[in-house]
Amino acid sequence: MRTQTNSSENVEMYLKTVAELGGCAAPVSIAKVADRLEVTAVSANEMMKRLTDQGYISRIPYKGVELTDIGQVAAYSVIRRQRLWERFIVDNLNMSWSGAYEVSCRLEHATSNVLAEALSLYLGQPTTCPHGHPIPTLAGGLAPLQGRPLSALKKGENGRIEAILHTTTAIFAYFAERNIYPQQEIAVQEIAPLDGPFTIVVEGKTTVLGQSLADLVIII
Amino acid sequence: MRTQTNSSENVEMYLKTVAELGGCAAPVSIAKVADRLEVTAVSANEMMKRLTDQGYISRIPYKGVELTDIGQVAAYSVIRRQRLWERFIVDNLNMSWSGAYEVSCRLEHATSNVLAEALSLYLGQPTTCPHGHPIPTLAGGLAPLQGRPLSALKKGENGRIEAILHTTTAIFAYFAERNIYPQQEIAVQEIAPLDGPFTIVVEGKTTVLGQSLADLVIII
DNA sequence: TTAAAATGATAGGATACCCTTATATTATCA
DNA sequence: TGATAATATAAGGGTATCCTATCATTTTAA
Repeated sequence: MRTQTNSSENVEMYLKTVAELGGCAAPVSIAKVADRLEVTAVSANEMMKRLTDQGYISRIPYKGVELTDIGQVAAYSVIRRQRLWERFIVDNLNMSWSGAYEVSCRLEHATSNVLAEALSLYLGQPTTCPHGHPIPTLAGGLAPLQGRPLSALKKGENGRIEAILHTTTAIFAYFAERNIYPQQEIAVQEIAPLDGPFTIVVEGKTTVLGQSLADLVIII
Repeated sequence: MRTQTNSSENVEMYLKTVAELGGCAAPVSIAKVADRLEVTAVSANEMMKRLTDQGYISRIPYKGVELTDIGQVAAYSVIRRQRLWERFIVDNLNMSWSGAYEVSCRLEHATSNVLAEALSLYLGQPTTCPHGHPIPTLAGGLAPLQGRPLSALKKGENGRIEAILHTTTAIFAYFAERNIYPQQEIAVQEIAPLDGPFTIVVEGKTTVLGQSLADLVIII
């Protein structure tokens, strides 16, 4: 009955998550992966064992997991498919920018490489997703994200939003309501002491962002 | 981890198949469903038991299964999602007409109703899929397919192809190579005795189709 | 350096699918 | 009507994924 040509949906979700958490460069804690996927640490550990057996990741006990070469290829393929769908959902279907990640997250697993390439062509071979992240190339390359978090800016500095890091639909919506999304010009008006809230201005709108939200906004 | 709002992929496949085999109007043999889904009769029986418990179908032992009202709503929803994707795949992505069913069959399960409606709007609210079948409406209606099979035509008759009934990608491709797809004008040149092969002409191309292939082509 | 926190491993279950083999029941047709 | 074909059920397994609970090990931080 299955016509599955890629790995299973679950395997893809784990690989993508490891990649998103930086598992191409440095070990990622299994607990973080579990957290993000909303499963228990035990479940994540079991899966990591399976993924290790299948050669997708290498584990360094008590340190975390890293993607192997084939793991990275698989993960980038998933990310490419997702980000292409995000573009379509936002640019063509005019669906909400905040919900695009969630919607595309279902489609990505149902997308063959042939379909992904047809979609890419249709979209004009975009290079970034609506949240500002680079789309991995067909060849498997992924341009690093430029810029630094808003939380690293000083009072009076300004810049352009390059990307919004991965978060929940609710928080994406919170950003969207305040005009905080890629390509917007932003200025830091005030920073409370002790990394306290950042008062910023975007399109004339003043917003106060806490430290953890400010970490999610990448400025260039 | 699951963000599943619809029924599971498998449940959707079973419901869709029952509907495609006519389960909205008359009992459909479980063996036929099993055959189409390429599972054993035992597996299909087990699933039918589950679907009955969940209120999607009613079974008449040794006769077959029929969709209940909620089963029909669910099935038509799946079919709508699939046919909308088929349109996109063929019309926008320029992917092959023959493979569209298979490709869309994966996407349909990853598509929420909200996404389906955005897609429908984007496509200009199409009413038929590329194989000529009506797309169920949002309200759950499904216009019956008009016409009669090519196999019912007499020598010398002609008509327009309305639809191609469900078949494999390979057979869809066989039809496509011979210009046999919806909206084409067709003329029956010769019918061999005993329901024997049908010699037809489409766009100046002469083709000989056996009885079972001729059954799949709906003429109006 | 030791206690707390984080991490990993093991055992025991659950569910939703799938399978084969065997047996029982019903339908159909000669 | 009786044999064959179709259908249904039962028994026994398999896999992938999830869970809780417990215990063991390692890291980290006071």
